[in-house]
This record gives sequence, C-alpha cells and structure tokens, in this order.
Amino acid sequence: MEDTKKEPSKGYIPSEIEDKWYSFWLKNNLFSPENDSELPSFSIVIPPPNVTGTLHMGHALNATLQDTLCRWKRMKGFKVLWVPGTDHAGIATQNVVEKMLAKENLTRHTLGRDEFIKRVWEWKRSYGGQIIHQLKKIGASCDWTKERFTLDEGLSNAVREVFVSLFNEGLIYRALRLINWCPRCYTALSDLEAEHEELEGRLTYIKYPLEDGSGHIVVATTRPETMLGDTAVAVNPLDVRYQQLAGKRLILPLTNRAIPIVTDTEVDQAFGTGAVKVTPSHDFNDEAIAKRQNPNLPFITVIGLDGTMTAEAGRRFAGLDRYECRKQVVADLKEKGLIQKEEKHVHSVASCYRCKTIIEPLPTAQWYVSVSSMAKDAIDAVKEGKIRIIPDGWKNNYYSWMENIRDWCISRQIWWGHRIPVWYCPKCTDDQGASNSESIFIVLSKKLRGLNEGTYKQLTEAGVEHKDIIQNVRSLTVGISVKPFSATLDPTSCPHCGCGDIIRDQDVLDTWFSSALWPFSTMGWPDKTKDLSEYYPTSVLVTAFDILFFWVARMIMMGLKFMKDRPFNDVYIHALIRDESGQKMSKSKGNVIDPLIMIDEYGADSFRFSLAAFAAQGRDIRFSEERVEGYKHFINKLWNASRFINLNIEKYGFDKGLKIEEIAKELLVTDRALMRLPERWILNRLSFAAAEVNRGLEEYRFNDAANAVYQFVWYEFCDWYIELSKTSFERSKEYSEAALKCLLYVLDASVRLLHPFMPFVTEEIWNSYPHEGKTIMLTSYPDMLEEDAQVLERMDFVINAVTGIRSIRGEFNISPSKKISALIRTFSDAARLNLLEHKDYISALTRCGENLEIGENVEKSEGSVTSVKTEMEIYVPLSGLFDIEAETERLDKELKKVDEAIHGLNIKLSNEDFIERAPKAVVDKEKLKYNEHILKRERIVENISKLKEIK
RNA sequence: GGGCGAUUAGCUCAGUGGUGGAGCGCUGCCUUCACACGGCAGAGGUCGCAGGUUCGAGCCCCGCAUCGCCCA
Repeated sequence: MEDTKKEPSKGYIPSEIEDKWYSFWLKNNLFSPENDSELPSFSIVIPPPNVTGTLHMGHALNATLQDTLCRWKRMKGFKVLWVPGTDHAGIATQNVVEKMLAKENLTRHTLGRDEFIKRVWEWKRSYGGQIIHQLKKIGASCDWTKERFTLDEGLSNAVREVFVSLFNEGLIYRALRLINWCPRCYTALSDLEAEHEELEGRLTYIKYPLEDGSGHIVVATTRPETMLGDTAVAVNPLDVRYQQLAGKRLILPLTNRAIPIVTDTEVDQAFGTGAVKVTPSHDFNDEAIAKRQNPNLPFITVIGLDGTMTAEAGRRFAGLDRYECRKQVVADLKEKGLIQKEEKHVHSVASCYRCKTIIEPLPTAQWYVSVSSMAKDAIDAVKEGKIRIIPDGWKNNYYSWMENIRDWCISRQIWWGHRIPVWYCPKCTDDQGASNSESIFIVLSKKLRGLNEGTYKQLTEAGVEHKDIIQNVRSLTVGISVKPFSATLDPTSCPHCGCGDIIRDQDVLDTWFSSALWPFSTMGWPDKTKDLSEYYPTSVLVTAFDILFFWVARMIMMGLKFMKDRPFNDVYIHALIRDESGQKMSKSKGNVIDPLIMIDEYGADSFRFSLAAFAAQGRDIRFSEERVEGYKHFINKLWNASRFINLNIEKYGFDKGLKIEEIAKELLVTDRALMRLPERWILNRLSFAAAEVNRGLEEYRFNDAANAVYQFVWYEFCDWYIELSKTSFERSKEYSEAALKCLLYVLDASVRLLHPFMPFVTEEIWNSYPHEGKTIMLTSYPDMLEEDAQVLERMDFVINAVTGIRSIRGEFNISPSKKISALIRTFSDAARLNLLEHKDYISALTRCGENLEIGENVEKSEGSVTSVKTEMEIYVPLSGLFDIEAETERLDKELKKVDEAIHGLNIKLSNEDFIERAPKAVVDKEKLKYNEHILKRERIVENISKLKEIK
C-alpha cells in the first residue's frame, strides 16, 4: 500500500493498478477461506479448462461470473472456497506432444510408453496450464493453494476407487460392439465426442443381381465402399414391392459373395428404393439390424483401424484409403453397368470432436459404464428440486438426454490419462475351456525372437519372455471371452490361478471420467476430509451449456453414486459468446477475440463488467468491443467522481484522518439533522440500488445487477447528487461537512457494491481514503438501508423544476453559460414549500442565479416560454429570442401528447369491466393519472389562449 | 425426423399481464472550476405475421414465416 497516497491521475489507467492489487491479495492470502470460522460456507469448483488451453472468451465469462459470486459472498459474510485447476485432456494433450515429437522425427511408439508419458509431463511443466496465469489477469480469487489437476495423485486415487467400485458392482463392463472410431487419433470415442454435421454428399444407387438370375434389387447408399462388407440387403416386411423377394439371395457385386434378402421393420420404405444394404461392421443401424436377425448376420470388417481397407475387402481394394476405395468401387461398378444413378443427398456425417476426422464406426472391444440406474437417480435429483438448473429451460434438455442415454464408452486407445486398472491372466481359461493365451493378441513395438506380433501363446512358445512382452506391447487385443480382474492396488498375480504373468489393459480412461469426480475428488475423496464436510455439496456450478451432457450430467451421476449427495445445489448455465454478427468464434474463421487483448486495451475491470452486463440469461451473447469501451468510460466516470470527492475533502473538508466507518456513523447518526433533501434522497436511491444488485446476484441475473449499479452511480450519484452537493460547499461549514461526508459515504458504498464486478479499481479507490481493515475484500456488502417514499416525492419537485428549465434552455439552444431568469408558479402547498426550500439547488443547476422566482401567484410575463408540469408551471422570459409561432407549436405538441394520454385513459376508465375486474390499486392509479392529465390539459389550453390574445 | 430458442429503436440487446427500456450510434447547444472517456437537451417503435384467452397482451395459448442451436 506504499504508493496509494499518491495523487490520483486525472484519467483512469487500468495498467497502473491491476497487477499491484492482485499481488497484494495473494501476498495476504485473501483467497483462502479461514477454515476454523463459524461462517456459513460457499463453494465453487471451477470447470477445469484443458491443460493445453489458453484463455478464450468463454473461460473469461465463466471465470468472471464465478469470481463475482465469490467476492460477493465473501463480503456477505461467507467463508468462500473456489477450487481451481485443469484437466489433463487426454487426446488433445497427446496430440500436442505427438506433434512436437514429429518435429524430432519421433513417434510415441519409438519412445515407448513410459518415456512418452515422461515427455508429456515435461511438456505440462513447461507449457501446460498457461490458462491458470491468465485467470489471474482477470482477477480470479481462486484459492490457489487448492489448485488441482485431474492426473494428480489424489485425483488418480479417486478415479481408481470409482473404477474398481463400479467394476465390482458390474456397472463397468467390457463389450464388443460398434463404436465411434477416430482413425487419426486412433482411439474409440464416446457418442458425445462424435459431432454430427449435415453435409451434402451423394446417394449412389447400386444394382445387386439376384442369385437366381431373375433380375436385381437396387440399393441406395452414401458409402459405396462399405458394400464390400455387406452381409445382407434388408427390406421392410410391409413393403409390397419386395414381399415376394424376401428370403431370396443376391450376389454381392465385386465380391461375388451370396447374401440374403432379410426383412426388418425399421427399414424406411421411403428412403432410396426401400431396400437397404446391410453392413453390420460399419454402420450403427446395420449393426442393429444384424443383431435383430436370427441367426445374427455375420460381421465382415472391410475397413481397418487406420481407415484403410482390410484384406477382407478383397485383394483389389485392400490397403486403399476408405475414400480412395469409394472412387474405385464406384468406377468398377460403373464399368459393370451396376450403377443405376447417382444423386445429390444431404446426410449427417460424424466427425471427431478433437481433430474433425470423419469417424469410422468399427466393431471393437471397449469398456463401458452402465448408466441407466445412475441416470435415473440423476433425473430424480433435478425433478425433486435437489438440484436447481438455472435458467429453468435447460431442464428439458437435461431430461431428454438422460432419458435416452446409452452406456458410456470410457476406454481410449491412447497413453496419456488414467490407465484402466484391469489385468488379464494368459494362463487361465475362459468359460468355454479355451486358454486365454490364444485370445490375447499382441503387436510388439520391436521384433522379438523374429516375431512382430502374435498371440500370447505364439510369442511364449517362440521363447519370448513374459517381461519382454510386457515391455514391448504396441497394441493389445484381448478377446471378449477373457475374464478381466480389477483392483485398487496393482496386483502382482492372478487371483484365480495365482500366476504372476499377468498383463495390464493398455487403454486409458476418457478424460471426462475423471472430470465427473471433480467436485469431490478435488476435496480429497476418497479420504474423509474436512474440506468435504465443510464444502460439499458445492453451492453452485457455473458453466456453459455445451458441456451440460459431457460434464454436468456425469458429475451429478457420480456425485449421487459415490457421495450419496448432489455435487452442487445450483447449476447456473451461462450463454456462449459469439462475435458481433452471431458467429461462433473460431480460429479458422479468424473472428476470435483474445480476452487478454481486451484486458490490455480496456483493463480487466471494464472487461469483466462488460461480461457481467452481457450475461443475460439466454443462449448466446454477441460480444461487442464498443460496449467494453463504454464501460471503460463508466469506470473513468467513477474514477473522476472519487477524485472530485477527495479533492474537495482536501479543500473544504473535515478531519482528513477520519475513517470511512466513523464518517458513516456520524453521518447517519450524529449529523442526521444536517442532511438536506438531496442527502436523504441519494441515501434512499443507494439503498434501492443495493437491494437491486443483491437481488440480481441472488437470482444469477448478472446483467440486472450490473445495470442497477451502473444506473445508480452514473445517473443518480454523479449526475444529480454530486452536482447538487456542489452548492452545499459554500453554504456553511456544517452543511458542507455533511455533504462531503455523504459524498464519501455514497462513494464508499458504491465501490463496495461494484467490487465483485470490478475488483481492481474499487480496491484502488477504497484505498484512497482512510478506513479500517486492509482490503475492500473484507468489508461488508451494502444492502437495503432505508426507504422513504416521501423523500423521493419531494425530490421529484426539485428534479421536475430543474429539468423543466433545462428543457427550455435546450430547445431554444440557449448556451449553458448564459444566465437566464425563470419563474415557477406552483399549484399546491407541497410544490411551493419544497421548491422554496430548495431554491438554491434549482438556481444552481439551471444557472438562474438570483433570477428565480417561486410562488403561487407569480405572473407570467409576455415573451415567456412555458413548460406545464404537474403541480407547477415554469416560465422563462426570452425577450429577444421569443417566437410566438414556435411557442404555440410547442404547446400544441404538448397538448396533443396530453390528449392522447387522456384518450387512452378515457377508454379504459369508461370500460365497466375494467372498473369491476381490474385490481383496485390499478384502477385508482389510472384515475389519478387521468385527473392529473385533465388538470395539465386545462393549463396548457389556458397558456395557448393567452398566446392567441397576444397575437 | 424430434426438441429447444430467437424475432423489440439505425446497430447490439434487456423486458417479471397494467400506456415499451438500456448501451452504442444520430441531431442541437456547451471546453461549465471531477470527468470531452464529459454535460444538457432532443429525434427515433404498427414489439416478425395472423388468430385466441383476458377488463387489459411485447409478455399467456394456437398457427405460420424466417434464422439459429441441440439430439437422432
């Protein structure tokens, strides 16, 4: 705090204050909760960004909202824990490191598994987690002492515990079925990781000749190359076109295999010709058809894991890339005259969410989590209101996904991640009595005893030792009949036969598996920690809707299952940030806005405030840099208001050592009698604003909260109160002191209100005047103090008088520096008394000087412009400038306005149904308005007729 | 194909049954002793279209159109 007493600069310069205060907060350990306190707890776990990631707009919004909540709750008297961290992003990280290795002409296979993992950790240490530093730039008040990583030892223990427990319960199982395979990442993906996109492709109609030579059937396909793996053609049993053909056989062109015509009720008669080719190995629908047939249709896999054609595709095609093969197949069929036609066709294509490569459905053995029972509990938790989803509209999305959820494929054929804690014993036999050693197939990373690959049996019989096999596995394929076993601690022998030659599964778990445990694994589970008892369930999860299924739903399932309690009370789902024209920001479109550049240019505070102000509940936010600039202007306004107040304390002030807390007490208690109407008014408005801000934050309506404080500070505090207060400075020492105390009091409350939104500049301003405590972070948050409707009504007279006179000035283009005189004729005692009492304010704000006359009998002089208000009329004599025509026109316009209002009210009030059925308060209000307008109208008419007399 | 959302000022968007708001932009006046990153005053709307419920609809209901998203 050394240099805070320095004269504040004339304009607000964010770069001069931000880093300074962040270091100060860190140094004083202000982000960690005091654990032994009795305070109620408030906790959030950050949605862990990828360790490979850098901060983008979505993270910035996400972190800003969480930080706003955390800072607000701290000031509200909660002990707040905000847990930060990153996830290991299996595929993404592995891709990054493999790319680096490629530059050294290395692959992970040449390095070997252990060495490769070492290299990834090295990469993580030097480049990973940049995003953590970037979060600090935006002011995130995370408890950095609690930072976690999904591959930490503790979190890995949690993953292991959960896996083994689900495995033992039979909820984790291994199965051979079609999965989404990415040939580039060389791994299986979950359903969610396959992104579907509508693309224009081509529908090719192929003739399949009947075996008996009686003709052919035409099938339509978007993937001609898969015909090599067809094992049937299916038709709908109700389709009259094909009824007599069912059961016959076809000769599959190019392969000359005979395949049956089968029936299946799911076949869409309207698609193509109504006859569909069935390729069980390469299409999910076809797999289902094949499995519905009795006996099941055979699976012929013609495309391999690398996306090239297998030997089963036939010698002509084997080794070709799947898309090359497509061309070749079509060319060959054309040559044989078997292509009936080709047409354009829009269809859905799935691609890898990491690398965009088109996915190949392939039959492989993978690990799955059976989710149906957990999903049911997760649905109930939301239905019963144990977990609130905000905004409410997302509930339906959540339900419909949960209700249609399929088992979750969790195994990935990569190395970076939590290795699946499952082992196989080659010495045991399966249920059929066959030796496992024949069902375990190993591709070696280097030649051993002259062999590149082989079954375990083949390798051992050739003399390869078990430990050499284990050390040189490139890939492991274990038959589905081999029984796996799992354990929390690495086993050294087979629990069934006791032999030590066991082989561990090579796969790792889906990163989202560990993310699903985040709310409790970060707090030390499976140990029973103090953090868990204090902070679980967490208070709220703040996230974007794009990971509602990936992450939120899975956390709910895992939390309920293993903690026996929901992971969070509320889920607040914020919008996605798009660019100004509504496009998703992406590197390839070049429309990415870097949050760090925004911070450099406008300051973290302006940027944060903008994000909060943008965060209306909805689907997306169009980011506008202009608005950020606008909010920087707002901070500049606040900055200058504080400068003004400090300068005047210097000039007119009371004891400069007086702390804000003492000032508050004096103002609100001792000096109350010295407060005039504007002081009472601004305290009322402050109170109202504080209530609005609190309500906004309470309901996650960040934009309402930001807006309420913006409106108050600029339009009420700066535009009205500060201007009004200036007249008090010269009045008397007591009154000027009361006004100055009020200014400082409201400034202090304003910066405290603003602190959760703009932590840096508020800390800086707060430190510009004496106070107790060392940081604004530990002050209390303002809330509703007092409400006095009378004060607001009285102030309305003053405001109406001032704006009335100013309007005349404005409309007649009278320079603000030019002194004018004004007369106000009042039509009620309240108006007269209030205006007379505050004549000094009115005169100062309208620059009338001594030439302001107020009373019920003031006479309008000729050549005066008139403004007719409720309970008063304002006359401004404009000797030289007065234009009778213009004035008549002006009043006619006023008359028209009033007439329109009266007309509308008249219709309403003459409607008997309205009088009878509308609430009494509404009817009374309308009647009152009607009467006021009638009175106003009379006076306008009177003024117009006077003008006519002059003419 | 199923579901969800959007359509409000020139632009970007709030809006909770009781005569429609904000920011930016626009027009006029003003370097006024915190701030020109400012002040004061103004202009600008058939709330996508069509029907219904209601005393009363931007808001609730039905349909349509356009755009977007999610799921299959």
